[in-house]
Amino acid sequence: MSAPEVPVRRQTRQRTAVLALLDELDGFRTAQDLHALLRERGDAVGLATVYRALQALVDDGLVDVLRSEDGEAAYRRCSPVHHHHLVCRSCGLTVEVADPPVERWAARVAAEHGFADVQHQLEVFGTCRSCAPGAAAQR
Amino acid sequence: MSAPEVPVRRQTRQRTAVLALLDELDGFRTAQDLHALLRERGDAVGLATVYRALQALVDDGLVDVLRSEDGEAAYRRCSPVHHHHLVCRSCGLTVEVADPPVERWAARVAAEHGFADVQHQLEVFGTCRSCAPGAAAQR
DNA sequence: CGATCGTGTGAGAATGGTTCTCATGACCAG
DNA sequence: CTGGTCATGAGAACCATTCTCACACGATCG
Repeated sequence: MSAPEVPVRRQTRQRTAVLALLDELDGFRTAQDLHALLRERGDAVGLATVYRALQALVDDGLVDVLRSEDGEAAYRRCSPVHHHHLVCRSCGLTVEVADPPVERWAARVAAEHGFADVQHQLEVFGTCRSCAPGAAAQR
Repeated sequence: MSAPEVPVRRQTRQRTAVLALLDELDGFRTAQDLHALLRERGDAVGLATVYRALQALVDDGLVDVLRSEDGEAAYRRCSPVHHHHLVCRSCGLTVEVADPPVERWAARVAAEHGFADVQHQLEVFGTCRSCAPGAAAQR
């Protein structure tokens, strides 16, 4: 086996803009949203480039991906340590949370059933205080 | 408030075939897979109908949906009680598992952060014994 | 048993997110 | 400064899913 042969990652205006935008936001956003936001702020970037930049960031572990209920991918700047998410399904507000017990539970259950190379995925969805019905009669 | 106005659910050859097929399989399958399987077995059903039947089954709580990493939806006949899944990412084999602690944890964490109307989603992915590398030098 | 109403079906078109293509532009090492 | 390589962008291609709409069929009632 030879070198992994990973291309050099260049720093460009576009990639910088995508990461900077993600740093300002505190919730999960779709690639389409991010593209529109960049366009609004005048920092125009091609849609394909937004997708490529996000993919690179995910590969580098700087960004987390999440699939919404309709299959659309949403991205968020996250800490590199393992964690789960508490997401507001209305405004996207997200809190990173840890749950050590579930880590052990997942490993144990997987082992009991003969599963190896285990990963788990745990997300909690709810309505945050600002979006709670009653704060403003929405609908 | 009047009656929910849910249309009567008819029993047709196509819906019966979809549910019967799901009953025979023990892993998550995409709508496309199910459509192809039905076609192979001669029980031809239109693709749109497969989607509609699956949606109806999900609404009735007879089938669970899961989004694969690339956003494709996968369906499986599941028990109606709340549970999580241990899924083989190679063959799709799935085991239903329960984890009472995580239920309480999710509720507590959500409450701490002022989130209401909480749901959670927990899936464990791994490689089952039959698919383990070494059982057969695949690929 | 047979008419009737309303739901289900299917082929193909439409939708929409994501990826690919490829000619052109921009990093950055030397 | 210059070259080679990687990045960009506009649009096409892709593909899962949904929609459209004319027609078929299930259930119910007479």
